[in-house]
Amino acid sequence: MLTERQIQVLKVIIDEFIQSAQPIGSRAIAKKDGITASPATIRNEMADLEELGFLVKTHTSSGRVPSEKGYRFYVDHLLIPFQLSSQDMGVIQHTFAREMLEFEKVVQQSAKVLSDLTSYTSIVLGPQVFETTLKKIQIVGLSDHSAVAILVTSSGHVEHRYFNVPKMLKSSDLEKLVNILNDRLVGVPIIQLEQKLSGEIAGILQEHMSNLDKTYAFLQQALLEEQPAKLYMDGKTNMMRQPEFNDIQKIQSLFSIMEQEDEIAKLLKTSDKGIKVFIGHENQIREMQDCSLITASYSLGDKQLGTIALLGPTRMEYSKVISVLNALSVQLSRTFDSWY
Amino acid sequence: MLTERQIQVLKVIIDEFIQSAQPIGSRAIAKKDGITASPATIRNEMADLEELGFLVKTHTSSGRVPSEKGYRFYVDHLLIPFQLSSQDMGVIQHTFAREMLEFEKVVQQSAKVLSDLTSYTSIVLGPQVFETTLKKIQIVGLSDHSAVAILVTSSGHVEHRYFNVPKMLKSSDLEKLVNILNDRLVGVPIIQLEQKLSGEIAGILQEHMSNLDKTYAFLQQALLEEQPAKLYMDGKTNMMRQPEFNDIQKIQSLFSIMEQEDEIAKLLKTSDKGIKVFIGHENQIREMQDCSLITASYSLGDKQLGTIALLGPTRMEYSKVISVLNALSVQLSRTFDSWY
DNA sequence: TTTAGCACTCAAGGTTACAGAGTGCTAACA
DNA sequence: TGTTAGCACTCTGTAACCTTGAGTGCTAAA
Repeated sequence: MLTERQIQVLKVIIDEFIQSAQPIGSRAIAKKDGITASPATIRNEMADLEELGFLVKTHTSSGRVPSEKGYRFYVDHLLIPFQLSSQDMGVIQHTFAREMLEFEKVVQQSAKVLSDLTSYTSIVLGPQVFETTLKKIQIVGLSDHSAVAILVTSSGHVEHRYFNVPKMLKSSDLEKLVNILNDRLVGVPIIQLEQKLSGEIAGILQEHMSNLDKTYAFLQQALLEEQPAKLYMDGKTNMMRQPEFNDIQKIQSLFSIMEQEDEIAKLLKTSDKGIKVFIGHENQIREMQDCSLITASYSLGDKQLGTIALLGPTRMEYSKVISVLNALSVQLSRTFDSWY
Repeated sequence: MLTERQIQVLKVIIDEFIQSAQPIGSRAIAKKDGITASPATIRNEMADLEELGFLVKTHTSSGRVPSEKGYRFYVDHLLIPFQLSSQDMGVIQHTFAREMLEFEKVVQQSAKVLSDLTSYTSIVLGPQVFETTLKKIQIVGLSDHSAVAILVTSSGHVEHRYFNVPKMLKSSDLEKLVNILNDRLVGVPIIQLEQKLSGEIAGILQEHMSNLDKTYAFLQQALLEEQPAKLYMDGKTNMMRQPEFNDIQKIQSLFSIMEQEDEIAKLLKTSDKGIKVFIGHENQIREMQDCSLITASYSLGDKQLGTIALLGPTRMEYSKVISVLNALSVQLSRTFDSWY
């Protein structure tokens, strides 16, 4: 569809624009290595590329700027694998060399590295518990009417939920309850907890003890309550350094949406394996339609755990960002695998 | 030191400037209720107030703007108690009416209410564990070389720390360890854990078992590791709506410092009881020297638990902010008290 | 001590002029 | 037929200039 030369011109324009954020003129392109045609010829090609929707002008006599369609073509067909500098690789290695025992810390550090290496905003969705099994459950009474249930999963995740207990309940009853739960639930995938709790276990409990009904209802409610996935973002302020966001209005609307972590989390949850690129209006969230979002996933074994992503202006260093995400995705998966 | 009329003029200027963010001229002041003097007289007073350091001009022929010294005087002597609107009170009531069982949720909601009611940025330092005692300790092995220790405090706080265990350790030994720890440590104030762990307990363990040494060292390290206090901020983007921050540079430096939560936490930790106002350069952090920070504390019984604060431009609605902080501080303390 | 009057200052906004970058089109060229 | 040089045209950004309006400081009178 596009001629060889058109592709060449398009690539030069996007590469240059990613660096300079300025519209690119025909003269500048003609000077580039690999380009033999004269400015006039380039102008003709540019007019064609504009007609095809790959380029736009900011005003009648300005140079050209890539359109979203242009970026899409660039990402799909023109991307050359980016070799991370040994310095950048060093930063990653160094970060993961420190012994870290916690998911949280690892994930948080990843967000930091991502934004540091790219100067964009990183978003990391913490590991989901879906795929793990229950390792231990413990209940600790706090007062005569409240208690906390603590769950430890096979992946080492610790969660706790508070719930009410009726005043008349004896602590020995609570102990009995914990024992039954541990007997029956250890090893059960977290995702099956709901089913087990309301089926099997409920029956057993009814046999053994009468006054536990109410407690059990509260506990069940606490355990099944959907916990929002942990979200880590880093380098938000990097966005302010991008020339496309030197407008308070834009910054504000972008930051407003970034404060709504649940929205962002929803966005990243749906991502599946591999690298995904969302350019401008391909983003569901309106406030992000001047931006591109690139997501990747990390896993434990073959189970997908979570998502890492980078948000930047549509004029993004796609090539580098994808490499960094790749490297980090591998590194994260490797780290988690080494734990088990 | 200041005449009655000077005080009157100063108050009008600050009140007006807080509303309009524009320099105030003598004519505007003369028109105000309660002011009988003519613009010329006011001008003389203003010149005096400027000489005394309470006012500044933005340029030779502009109206006057309060200086930090002016705000300080205003806060110390001119503040009239602000009556929260019943609507605002309603928002607070309503937020706390919903049953909440967790410190985290309550504290997070508080941050939200604070920023919603004031249109500034709220900062809430989560409850510190210093004053609480240990209620329960539990250790769960995760793999053959790692485990997680879970602590529950008397205030219902749950914390967990990961640590290494030598491979040769039997799980029965771990159990023994937990039992000893629970026997000896339950009821001990968290703040005394360090002492107990390295003194008394270390001795007992040495008697009972030999191969626990290494595990114990790791556990001790994990437990004593200083956990950063949880910090909740809300309404950061409110700052962008303030006219004094319609400059990307300023916004950026402010947001950069707000991302450094450890710095902020350090700042709030030092606060003691009652409301404290830090105006402009009274703030330790350079990037905040265009801002004022107002802090208050909340408590459980007579033990101070944490800090709530509001960050805004020096041109802040001091009166309202202080009322809101007061109301919330009371509400928070009341909520926590009701739990125990 | 207060006030009216007046000259003076400064910021902000609008207008004009101009240079620079870049385009599209035409006509000549290979 | 594709490529290129030349040229008129368009638009942006910046600087210089002017005008307006708000506000001051000072002086002299009340």
